[in-house]
Amino acid sequence: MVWNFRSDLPIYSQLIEQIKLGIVSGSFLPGERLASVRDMAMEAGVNPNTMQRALQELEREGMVYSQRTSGRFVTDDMRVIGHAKQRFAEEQIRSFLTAMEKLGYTRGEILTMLEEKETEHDNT
Amino acid sequence: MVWNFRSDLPIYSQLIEQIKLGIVSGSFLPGERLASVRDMAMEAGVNPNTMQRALQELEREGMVYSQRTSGRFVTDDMRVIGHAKQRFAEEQIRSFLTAMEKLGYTRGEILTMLEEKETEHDNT
Amino acid sequence: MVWNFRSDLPIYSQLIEQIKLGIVSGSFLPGERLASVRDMAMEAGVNPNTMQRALQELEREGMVYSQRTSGRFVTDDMRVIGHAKQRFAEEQIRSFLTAMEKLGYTRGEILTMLEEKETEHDNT
Amino acid sequence: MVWNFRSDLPIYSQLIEQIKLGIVSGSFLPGERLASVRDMAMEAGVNPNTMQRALQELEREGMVYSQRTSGRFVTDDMRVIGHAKQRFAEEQIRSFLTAMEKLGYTRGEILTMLEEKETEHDNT
DNA sequence: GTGGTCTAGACCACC
DNA sequence: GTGGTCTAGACCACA
Repeated sequence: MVWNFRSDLPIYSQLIEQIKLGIVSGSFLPGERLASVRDMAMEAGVNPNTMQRALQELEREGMVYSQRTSGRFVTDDMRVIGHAKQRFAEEQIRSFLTAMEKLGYTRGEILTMLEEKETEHDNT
Repeated sequence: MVWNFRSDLPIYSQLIEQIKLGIVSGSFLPGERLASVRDMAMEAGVNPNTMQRALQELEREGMVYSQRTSGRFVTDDMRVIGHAKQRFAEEQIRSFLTAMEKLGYTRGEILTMLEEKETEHDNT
Repeated sequence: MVWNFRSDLPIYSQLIEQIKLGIVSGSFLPGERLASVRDMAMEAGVNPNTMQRALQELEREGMVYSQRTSGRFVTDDMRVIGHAKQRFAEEQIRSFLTAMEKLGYTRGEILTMLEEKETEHDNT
Repeated sequence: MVWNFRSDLPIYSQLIEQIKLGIVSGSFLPGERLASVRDMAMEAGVNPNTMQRALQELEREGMVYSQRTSGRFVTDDMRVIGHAKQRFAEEQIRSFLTAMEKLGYTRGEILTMLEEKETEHDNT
């Protein structure tokens, strides 16, 4: 996993997003055991408490669960993962449309460009 | 202008991108005079040399031009701005599609979701 | 407010319960401003971080809300307070019945004793 | 036996309450021999003098009796145990009603909620 | 070893 | 001043 932090967002919330993305995109498999808090913190270059906070939030959201002595695991509830995936997708769409409109493209133009792009890809 | 830098990319190239985005999105108007290198650097919180390097690159690309005595100006060549805008749009589309595919959506699904989103907006 | 901590429960969760009790029982009024995190922590004799954690959890539950620069306030949403009150009551009932049964009283006996107690009070 | 002490009450009186509760609830059987003062103190994590004081008080109340050579025993006088049990029950009822009234419930509401709770249990 | 809790103390943005 | 974030380092229960 590649860790990359922006300076304008709390690290812990970026950890949450990136781990969640890892789960919904399959980098972390359902039911898979995660590295220990300390190891993940070291790998990401953050304090264990910060990583702990991110993981606890993910636990609250049902994305991971912890077993006291044996570690933390990715949820195997595909519905939870599916919902998270959908929320990610909606956010992608939202920010994409916003950026394109900021560039001055109308919604119609955006859709047209995407369909052409799709067609290009079909031809590839 | 809001400046925001990632730690994994050279500052100067991020400056180039953000200023260019400012020009194509209309934050900087065609022909408009830019603030001095020193002022822009201070506002962005970067070293003047770094800002200078970014502006020189933008000059090379024809996005801005300088008049020795009176300062730097945004180009008024709409073709140059248009091309830059198009390249931004293509990059947006490319990274959007990449992110969505990483989430596991097929191109068909992506297109469908976008059309639905467009429809939602039509109804708003 | 009197702070009293048991050793078998995390302090932060006891803080949550006691503050919540203060809100539902009217010690803290709806919309009232709370003391600062630091002051509440000092008063309770705990670390500011621990108090912060408790207040953040209460915020997640909608019992309080924070305004960045001016402090934290008790919610004025009476429904939220009402629900919390009801949950407290149910917990009281549950633990009361458990304790009485542990003493060997049947549910019928418990109910009878309470009705007599009620009557005593009516006569007072 | 699980020992749990609050910081706002003398340890010895809490010892008295908890041992008495153990007797009336059957954790200690009538006539049963108790462990030595030293062992009970160690198990509870208190000073032997403190445990000694608690046991002497229990002896004064007739809950336990000591035989000089063979140790201390739980009383086998069921009337004594019964009275203690009744006092515990009254205390439970008193503190339960106090807590519920502090939450703002009237005596009538409390009784209604308890009857409903009883009914729920009947259905279980 | 694991997760979990707590403290002490720092720095930040906001106003 | 306020809340918020982060780090460093300690201790605990569990098994």
